[in-house]
Amino acid sequence: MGTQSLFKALADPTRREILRLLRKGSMNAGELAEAFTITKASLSHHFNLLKQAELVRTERRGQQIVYSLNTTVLQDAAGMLMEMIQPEGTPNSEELSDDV
Amino acid sequence: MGTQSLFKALADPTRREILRLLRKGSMNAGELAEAFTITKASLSHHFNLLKQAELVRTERRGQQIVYSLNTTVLQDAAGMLMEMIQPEGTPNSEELSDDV
DNA sequence: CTTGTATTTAGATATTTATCTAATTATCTT
DNA sequence: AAGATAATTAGATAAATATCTAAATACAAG
Repeated sequence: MGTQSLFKALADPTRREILRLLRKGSMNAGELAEAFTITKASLSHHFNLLKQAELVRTERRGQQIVYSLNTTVLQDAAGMLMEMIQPEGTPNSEELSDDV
Repeated sequence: MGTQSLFKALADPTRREILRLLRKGSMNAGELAEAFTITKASLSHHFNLLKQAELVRTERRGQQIVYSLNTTVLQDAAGMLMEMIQPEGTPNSEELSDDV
């Protein structure tokens, strides 16, 4: 929900690792938990922040909750970083001119 | 200095705004300070984190300290986000196979 | 060499955050 | 319905962070 929650979510190494694990496909909370040493409760907290940032989507499948990557939001984040270098919007005359 | 300091640096809205301001060219600490309501001391703290992450470079010019954007590191960050979607490296057999 | 200006550093504080254990909710299975 | 399993929520705590005021450093200019 917004730029701030997005970058906050990306600031934690555990959460970035969760996203990397989801690259190859959906995983449920238990499967994800196997990749970490922290408790499932702590992981659940991370899942919440990732959900708030809409970096992951969830779907209940019986007893399990399946997490999958929302690639669109990751792309948006990458785009925002690139825009911090040079704006995408209407270029001004200096930027357009061919001569030095 | 590392992926962690990079994403941590990007997690704060004030720091992202500093980077945006530097898009169009170098600015000294005082000029940057005019764009914010927080104290110069607090801003200096943000400058430190941006320097640690190598997102900005500094150069003393008389009494002033001039900050400029290190676009390479921002590009790297964007690249890392894109790699979280699909790996750049050698694809494995599953990913390559045409059949389901 | 003293005074003024620009910036950073030091030290303190309030808030946020990551983590844990224990309890709760939701679902499945018998 | 009862028990087992998967996951989340609640509540507590320690560590990290953003901010402030006050002091220190670096340079410039008289």
